[in-house]
Amino acid sequence: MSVAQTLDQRIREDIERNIRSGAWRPGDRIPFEHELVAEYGCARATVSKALTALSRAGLIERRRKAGSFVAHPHVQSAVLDVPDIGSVIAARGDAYRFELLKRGERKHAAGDPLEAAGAMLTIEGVHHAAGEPFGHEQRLISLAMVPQARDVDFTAEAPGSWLLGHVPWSEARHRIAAVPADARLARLLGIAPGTACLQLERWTWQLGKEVTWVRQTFPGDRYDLVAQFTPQSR
Amino acid sequence: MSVAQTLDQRIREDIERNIRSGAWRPGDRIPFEHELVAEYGCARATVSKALTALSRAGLIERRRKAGSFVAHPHVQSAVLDVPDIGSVIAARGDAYRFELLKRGERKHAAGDPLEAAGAMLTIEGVHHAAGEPFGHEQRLISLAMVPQARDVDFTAEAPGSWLLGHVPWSEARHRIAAVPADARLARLLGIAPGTACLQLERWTWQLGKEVTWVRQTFPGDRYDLVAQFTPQSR
DNA sequence: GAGTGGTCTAGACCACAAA
DNA sequence: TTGTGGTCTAGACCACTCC
Repeated sequence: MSVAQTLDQRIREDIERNIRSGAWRPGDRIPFEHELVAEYGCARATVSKALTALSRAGLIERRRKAGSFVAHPHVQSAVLDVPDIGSVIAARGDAYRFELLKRGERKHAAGDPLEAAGAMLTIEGVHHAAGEPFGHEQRLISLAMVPQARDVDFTAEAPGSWLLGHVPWSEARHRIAAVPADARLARLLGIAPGTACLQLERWTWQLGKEVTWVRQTFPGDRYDLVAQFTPQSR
Repeated sequence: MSVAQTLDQRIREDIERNIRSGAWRPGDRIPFEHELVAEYGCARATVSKALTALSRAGLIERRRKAGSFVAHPHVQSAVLDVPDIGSVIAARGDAYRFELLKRGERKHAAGDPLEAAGAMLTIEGVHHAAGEPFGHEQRLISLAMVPQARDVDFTAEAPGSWLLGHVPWSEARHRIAAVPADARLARLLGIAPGTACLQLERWTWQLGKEVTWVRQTFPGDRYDLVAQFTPQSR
């Protein structure tokens, strides 16, 4: 199953799994570096590399003389999030529906936004709010990471919503741009070609491995993104 | 500035300075690891740590057998950061200029995006990259919070750059949308009316008090926003 | 084949905070 | 004072890729 992996990545993922599973709670001390060195039979620099990465990711906090501890999640800063579009629309008081346009399965191809996936599920659909098109979605799901997605009926539940409920993610990346609607998109969304649209691409990882990529496109007057944050010090 | 600095940080900053200043252009090969080892008289692991950090930050690209190269920057910046547009453009290797269109001072008015400010500085200008318009900026600065802004020459330094260097901030909020360019904006940026543009509004606070508001508008094909993040618990 | 970066080892000294 | 993490050294082997 697991392909070639560096030792520091393996240590990092082992610890990350313990934290995300809840086995290690916020505030718990994780093993000392020298204990991990003994456990993995490796050099201290290798353990330190893994812990440094976890610290930079905000999962642990390291204190001299005391050890390393599972970080208390930040309470204050509402930053970016992976939203469930259905919930957003429902919260607005509109009826929500996901229209599945295409569903397929294929091998990874050169130029795919997911880099290292084997077989992939491809999904295209349109989100509707109050009976009107709200946004378009093109998605890839790694079947190596999420084999159970093969058996899901995405006419009943939007893929984003299903993934949020069934697959944990540990890291995500957004790319946001403004694009004009091309002819096909304009027809699907019921807007004029060239209309300014907000395009959101999102890559999602679980323990360092790609889970899904999605490109969502919304007419500019129907969707805003908001982020509130504090300066980064790390 | 800080005196205590680790060697790998110093190496990293030296290289970063060479890139941002334009001394090393995108595509240029930077010194091999063994050359940097000789230059700094340190171990290869220390050089490698610095280069790994630069690679993760997207400033360089490393290729086996070939060496490390100054990355061709995507024009993108993080959603969770307050970027200095001048630095972003300089990092891309283009000449940067801020064109001040209007500057004024007035009392707070109803409907202003800054709510509780008294006297405010109003600034409008255009960011230029390589001699071409890159983005438009409309800004308000609270003179109650930043009285020294009265005496700054914003034809010499863009207001965003000056503020980042002189006024600390403790909280910021972004609102991102896609909008079509209106006639005036299209003229200022040299684009067709209706062109899809990325519009970024940012409110910045210091210790709970509003410092500045800015609305920046970029043609959609010239600017991306990127955010990388991990889940928030609850 | 040759030379690069990627990773790792088995030490070392230091700064700092906890005991 | 003690033990932890932070940084660094001087090697090593490997994988990849350019020649």
